[in-house]
Amino acid sequence: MDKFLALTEEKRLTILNAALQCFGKFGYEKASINDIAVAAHISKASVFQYFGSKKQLYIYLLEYCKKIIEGIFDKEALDSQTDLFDRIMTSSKIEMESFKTQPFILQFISSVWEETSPDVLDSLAILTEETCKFRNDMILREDDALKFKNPEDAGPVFQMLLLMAEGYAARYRGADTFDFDTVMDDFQKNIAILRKNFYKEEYLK
Amino acid sequence: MDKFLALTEEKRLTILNAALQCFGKFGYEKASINDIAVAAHISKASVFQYFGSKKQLYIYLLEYCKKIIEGIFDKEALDSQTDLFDRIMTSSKIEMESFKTQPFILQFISSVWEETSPDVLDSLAILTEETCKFRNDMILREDDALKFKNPEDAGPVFQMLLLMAEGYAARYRGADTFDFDTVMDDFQKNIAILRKNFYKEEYLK
DNA sequence: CAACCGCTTGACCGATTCGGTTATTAGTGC
DNA sequence: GCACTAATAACCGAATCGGTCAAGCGGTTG
Repeated sequence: MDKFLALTEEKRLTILNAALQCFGKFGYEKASINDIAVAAHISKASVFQYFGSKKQLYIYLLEYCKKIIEGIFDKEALDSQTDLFDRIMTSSKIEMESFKTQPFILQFISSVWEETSPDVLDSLAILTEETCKFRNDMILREDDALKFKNPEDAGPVFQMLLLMAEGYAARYRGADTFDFDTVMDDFQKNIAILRKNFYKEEYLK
Repeated sequence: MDKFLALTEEKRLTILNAALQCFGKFGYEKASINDIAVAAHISKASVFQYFGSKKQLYIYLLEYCKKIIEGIFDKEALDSQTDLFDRIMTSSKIEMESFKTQPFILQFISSVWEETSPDVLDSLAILTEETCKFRNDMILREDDALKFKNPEDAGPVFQMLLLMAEGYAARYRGADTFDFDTVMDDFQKNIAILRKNFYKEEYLK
């Protein structure tokens, strides 16, 4: 484990991304250490040198992702953002930003929710618990609805935005190239259109 | 192959669903015949009895899905539907309906787009071509935009709906239970809300 | 009851791949 | 040239891979 931490950051990121990608794509059992070694351009033996065993590597990734989520969660105080659409936009930007350096982290996190291998079943909570906490703080608040022409539309619109975010994630899952800025621009425009059509006049601009 | 067609429809569907699920979940190379046999509650030898080889089974599935898509495409004349939202709702209903008897067909179809195994690479076009045709007929038309308060919003709203559909698909991918009617109800409500807020008064009702 | 038939499958094939180990190499500081 | 370390080629037994085959089973026909 300390062997791994002694590597340069570039090499560490390469290895982590390879592992996140393989586990995210294939799941725990179907992803082999050889897959990961090839993707990371290192030898299979090195993977064992760094992490000890397949299970230990997987758990390391769970804890690694947990820390990442904690990091982006603390960094930005979403509470201070008063407007619903601003809050969604900000949190999406944060997620996308982390996606830039860790292209496969989202895929890995979502794969964890579908993981069924008994080998690691007990350990999954390390990450699932944290992602739950994160999502719970991104909730719709009471006074958000008051800005809507029809306040009862607030909930559904919020759900639609969450769905769209999942749609984006699904669309670019597995794609090897991905233009973050274009997607965020697209998302921002969609949010602007929704806001313009759903908010009362007095809350526009 | 004729051996397979001689089975009861129930057994055939069980086997097809098992194969669609495994290939959809793991991809061609990582899905083993044993996985499929276990999921279908038959022996591994039977799978070879029915389909000859792994590759032949995979190609059979590609052609099977192609036929399914052709079927639901011919059955419903989307052209006659004049309203954008109605068209989207109808095609979604059709897709969902096929999803009821073939729970894993959507997952399989989307997995085909990510398939990279050289063994079947040449054969993928069987299905990808057909799905392209299907999607091309579900396009936004010129006069759809005229119904919008801001006609330039029509394109983005259409894209948002496609994104949401992908979001639904992603959300329930891998889930073993799935309440179709609830999801369709949800989707229908979202469409109604969007229509109400984006259409000119004169086009409501 | 016996002989036959066709479907299903347990047992098996050689080859490959699995997670994991070890001995050798390649690289670096002195 | 030498000692030390980090990376890997080669290897391990076990498991699994795609694929084969003959034994076993439930019907049907005499």
